[in-house]
Amino acid sequence: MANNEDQFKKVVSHAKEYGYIFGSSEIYDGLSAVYDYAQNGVELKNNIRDYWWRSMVHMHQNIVGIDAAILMHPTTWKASGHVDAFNDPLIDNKDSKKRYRADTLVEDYAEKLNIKAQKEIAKAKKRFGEAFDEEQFVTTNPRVVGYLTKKKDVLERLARSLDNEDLADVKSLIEELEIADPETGSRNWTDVRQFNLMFGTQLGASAESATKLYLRPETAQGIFVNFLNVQKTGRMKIPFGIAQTGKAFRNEIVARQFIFRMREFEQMEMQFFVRPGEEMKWYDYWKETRLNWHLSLGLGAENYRFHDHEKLAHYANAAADIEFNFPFGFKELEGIHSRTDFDLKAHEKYSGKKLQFFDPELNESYVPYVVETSIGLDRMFLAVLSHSLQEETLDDGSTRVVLKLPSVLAPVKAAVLPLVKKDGLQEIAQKIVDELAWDYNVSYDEKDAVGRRYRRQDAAGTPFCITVDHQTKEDNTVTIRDRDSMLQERIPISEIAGKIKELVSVRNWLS
RNA sequence: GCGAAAAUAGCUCAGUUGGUAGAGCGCCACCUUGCCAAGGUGGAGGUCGCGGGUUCGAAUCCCGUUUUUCGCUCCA
Repeated sequence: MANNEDQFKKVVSHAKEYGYIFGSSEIYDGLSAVYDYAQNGVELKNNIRDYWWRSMVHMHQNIVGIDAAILMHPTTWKASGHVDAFNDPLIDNKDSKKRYRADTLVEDYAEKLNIKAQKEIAKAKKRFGEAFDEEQFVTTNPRVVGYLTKKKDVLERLARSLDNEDLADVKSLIEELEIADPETGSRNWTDVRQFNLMFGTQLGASAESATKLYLRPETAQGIFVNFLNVQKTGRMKIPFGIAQTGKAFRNEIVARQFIFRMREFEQMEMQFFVRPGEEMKWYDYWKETRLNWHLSLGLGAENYRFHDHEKLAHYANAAADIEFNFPFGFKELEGIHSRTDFDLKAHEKYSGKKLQFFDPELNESYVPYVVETSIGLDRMFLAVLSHSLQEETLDDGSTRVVLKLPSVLAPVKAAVLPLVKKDGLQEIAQKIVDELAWDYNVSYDEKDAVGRRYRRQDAAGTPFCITVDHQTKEDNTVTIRDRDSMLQERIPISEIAGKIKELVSVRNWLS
């Protein structure tokens, strides 16, 4: 455990030192759980996104991509359930340190009153037998009337306070009713606080006329609301998919573990629309397909596992996570969910528009079922980075720090190094850089001894080093050194581009 | 959000019972070397996270605050 913690610290500081991740607004002490991608980080992130996009969109003839806006019509989030589900008044017990939903505490109290009333009724029923007039009893028995009236008053006051966003009154209510922590009996409560997991903002520059909007808490809804547009204009036939990458925002109560859980994060999602009844077949298909995508990067099959959800969200009838072995343990990296027709039906209801597909084979229209694959780009970035950072002991007993990024994802594909800073080697190296730059992100380094430059490139994650030496001047050959094996091969300058292509092409990695 | 720990140069860290800051690596310039880091000379870079307080004097003691890490909780 201490080792893993250590490894995680090394990943974080390496990410900064080598220009992958910086804390946001660092000169102002930073902003909690917000991070910036630096010069190498943005390249790696773009490469991961591209690797995903090409495998999902370009390699599937029945999947197309979109890029929906972050701002959406506010009703979207009512339909999706986020306005209700992401908006809770919470209260903490100062003694037990437990947190509860304040409205649930009050509702539970009201339910207890109801139970008491029902008990009275049951007792009376037993006593009076056949002659018992329940309706009359409920309206006349002082105890029952008392319980039920109080229940009604409590719930009404709760509803009124929540509607008015009067959280102080919810607290007063809890205090007046002497509601105690259900586990410990303590009545030492904090104030009630509203936790809205969605970031609010407004459309319109003047405060009076502005419309309250949310930054999207997930990208999926941008796909659902465009379902029919894409289906019609793309002449898509079920089964088909719509893919999208983009930022989403959540006011996480606890945002932690570096870029694993951020307030602003990027998702790579694909919603696959299928015939009702066929969703489990596709669910299994996508579980397997997505796992294979991960395995193609060679981070080790033992570092992945499925976690099948027992408890399902309201919209799903099957759900699994692909978990990765992060330095802090196996954690969710990607989710594959069978979302049923929940989302499209909800949007039909709220928009009044039909979101259906006419299936010529069945000769009928239906709301398609949806199988979703949703991966966190930042989490994928962290998985790749943390797994790639290694410290090796070499044969001579010395150690080297090497960032063994999959070369298809590496920010810089090759560094071109003149062996010495004279004899015209620099000019030759520069020419090679200029040529390769058309197709690859390459760098040039002439400072320090070449051995030290190799190590510097190892730590930065550059998979290949091309060295120009004195022999280059005679026969136009260079050496190309592999980061992981440290082995060198001599090849003609004219073959460098082809060699790099072979080693970093998406085709060779994916297939 | 609660509890605990931490914050000193780009990175990793020293800094004694309070006496106005150091090392290694890295970075920059020059010299030297030239195929697997750590040769020489010179140099840049820190209001010790921020704000208050105690004190003649605070990196050091106290309070607050921000950020990070760990545990709990919450969420998916």
